[in-house]
Amino acid sequence: MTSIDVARKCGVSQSTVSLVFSGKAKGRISARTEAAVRSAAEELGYRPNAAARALKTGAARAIVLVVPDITNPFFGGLLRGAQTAARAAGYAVALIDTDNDREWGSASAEALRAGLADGLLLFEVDPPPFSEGGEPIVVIESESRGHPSARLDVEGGSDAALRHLLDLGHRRIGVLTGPVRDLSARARLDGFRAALDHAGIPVDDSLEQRGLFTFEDGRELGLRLLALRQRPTAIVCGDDLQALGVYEAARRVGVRIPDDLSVVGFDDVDQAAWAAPPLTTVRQQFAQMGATAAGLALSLAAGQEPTQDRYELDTTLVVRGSTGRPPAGPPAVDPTLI
Amino acid sequence: MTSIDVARKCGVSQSTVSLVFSGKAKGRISARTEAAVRSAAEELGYRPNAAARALKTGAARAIVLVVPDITNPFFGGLLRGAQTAARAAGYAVALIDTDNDREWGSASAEALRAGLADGLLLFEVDPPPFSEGGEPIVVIESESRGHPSARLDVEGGSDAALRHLLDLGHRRIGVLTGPVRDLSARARLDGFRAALDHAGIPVDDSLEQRGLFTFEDGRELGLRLLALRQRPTAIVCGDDLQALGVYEAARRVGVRIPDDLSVVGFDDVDQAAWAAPPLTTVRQQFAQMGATAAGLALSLAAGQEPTQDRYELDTTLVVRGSTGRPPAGPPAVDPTLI
DNA sequence: CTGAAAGCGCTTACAG
DNA sequence: CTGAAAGCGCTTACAG
Repeated sequence: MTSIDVARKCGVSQSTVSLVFSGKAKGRISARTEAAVRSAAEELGYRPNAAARALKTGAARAIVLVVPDITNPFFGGLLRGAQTAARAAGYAVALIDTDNDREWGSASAEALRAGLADGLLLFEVDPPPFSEGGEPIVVIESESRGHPSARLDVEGGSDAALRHLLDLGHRRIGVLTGPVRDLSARARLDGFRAALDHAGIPVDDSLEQRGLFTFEDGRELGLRLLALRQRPTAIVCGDDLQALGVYEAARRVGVRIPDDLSVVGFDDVDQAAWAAPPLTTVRQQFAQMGATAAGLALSLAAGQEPTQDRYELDTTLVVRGSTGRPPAGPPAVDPTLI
Repeated sequence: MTSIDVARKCGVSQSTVSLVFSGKAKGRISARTEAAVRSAAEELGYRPNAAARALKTGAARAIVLVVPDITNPFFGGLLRGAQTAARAAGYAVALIDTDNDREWGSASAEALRAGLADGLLLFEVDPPPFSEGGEPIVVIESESRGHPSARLDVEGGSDAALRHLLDLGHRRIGVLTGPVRDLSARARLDGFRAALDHAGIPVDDSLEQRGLFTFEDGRELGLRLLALRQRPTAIVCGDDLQALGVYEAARRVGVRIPDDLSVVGFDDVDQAAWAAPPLTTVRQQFAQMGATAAGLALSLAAGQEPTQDRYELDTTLVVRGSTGRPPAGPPAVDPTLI
């Protein structure tokens, strides 16, 4: 079932059919002819072959987004944002989940690339080495190696989170962070350290724990921190899932939040507000971020010179019920009264 | 940069290059020639054009999975399962999130289809009308209209959930369910009703609430149920997110789980075990489900006659801390707390 | 073990 | 307003 069959069926040429289906009929094909073509196509069950179109035009009208863990709602939001932007431009976005495997993500993205996607949005995945002359690659929240990029002001967020805790009187603050290789993890850590440094508090290595951005790792690392002889009075986390894991760790060892322990998350996924107590966290505009990255890739794919090829979005600290004064300090504040 | 350039560079024909890159060199191309081709390609930065290959071979080596809400961890698991199965066969799986818009999902899937994907996995999305002669469509957990399908034994799960509550002594049981159009929502409801019927308990329409499978709707519908003059002593939910929403509703009105109210979820997403108290829920094998659906699509795409084109996976009730005996006295609620 | 040639199904100047 | 023809970059019999 090809455009030739349709053309034959209603006695027109293949070009006419093509014009109708590529939306270029306006002013070139008579309304009657167009209607005839469409009804013949419908009758035959014809649909244009996208691979042929992509081969001929050099554009697949699709971009692919590669993320490490779609199970983390952060990336769901990112995808939504990217899809909204792409959709408006008539593009589809396909998602690849690498399950935290940087190598595979790169290989798979590569496979999808040449000819099948017009752009690539990479989150914490090693960019393929063949950047030159290929489809545009936009790097999200990680090392860009010369690729255009979109990131969040992670350092600003970490700094705000830490200052909030310092203002409340905390001095012994635990830090959970992500994989060493992740730029976003390093940036979060840098922000924490800078704020500590600024407040003249020496960095205590035993209070820094590293793991994946998951609930499970948050729980394990949290348990480790709570088992220290000199327990922290507050913990800042690499992301909200880790923070929720710390909630679980606290529950297990009978530590109350925020009375005995303050907890700060990162991202502000939906679950942060649902938690009991609601989680104080650094809000990242992830949908906005997805839209920005997709827009950048789209304009690059269209051959436009973007006005800007390096974006940074603001973050804000959202104070909820999981933070309060440290237990040893002045009288505790009842969080339900905030 | 095409295979012809590579061929020219190392003095072989285009066919030789093609054979090397399609993995058919074994026994046809000498090791020396293959090495020469590969190094020339690397030097030139050549990658085979996937659109051309797809056009020629009629296979894109990719399938697409369409889901209503990737933010729901259920679908993350489904994707993971599908990806694992597809990957083993050398296929990529791309995900489309419809954001609960059935129409758009169908349109988008359609766009990605012809020639760009070898199969389509649809979850609660209207299958495109042109089924005949196109790429295989596997329908997950919804009305199949003749398409091969994979589903979970939802009725069995609902039945088990309800029996569990009945065994504990509950008689006034609230039911949260999903959109009317969703077959999976209807199946869950049917299971609940059947169990109620079987126990000789008349169905009380005021105890049935309908909404999306989200935390927010769970909270709102839960609040409504808890505001009833004759409050239910237990609530079974359409999915875990709704159940977590009910937790929040209960917290708001000062109802304790499981002492004052038993709650049962559906799916067993990670968050169910993390909740406080851990959620009793119906475990669905969603990763398995994704793998099954992908495998079905793959074998269909390969032109094989599958041994079975209708799969149903078991569900099991996982009893955790959110269910217990109904409270002794008549339930009371303080309306001022709502 | 390697090469010449046809063709997958479109789009797009170009001619009329 | 419509048609004939070339060509996008591969793969695959077929011939040698």
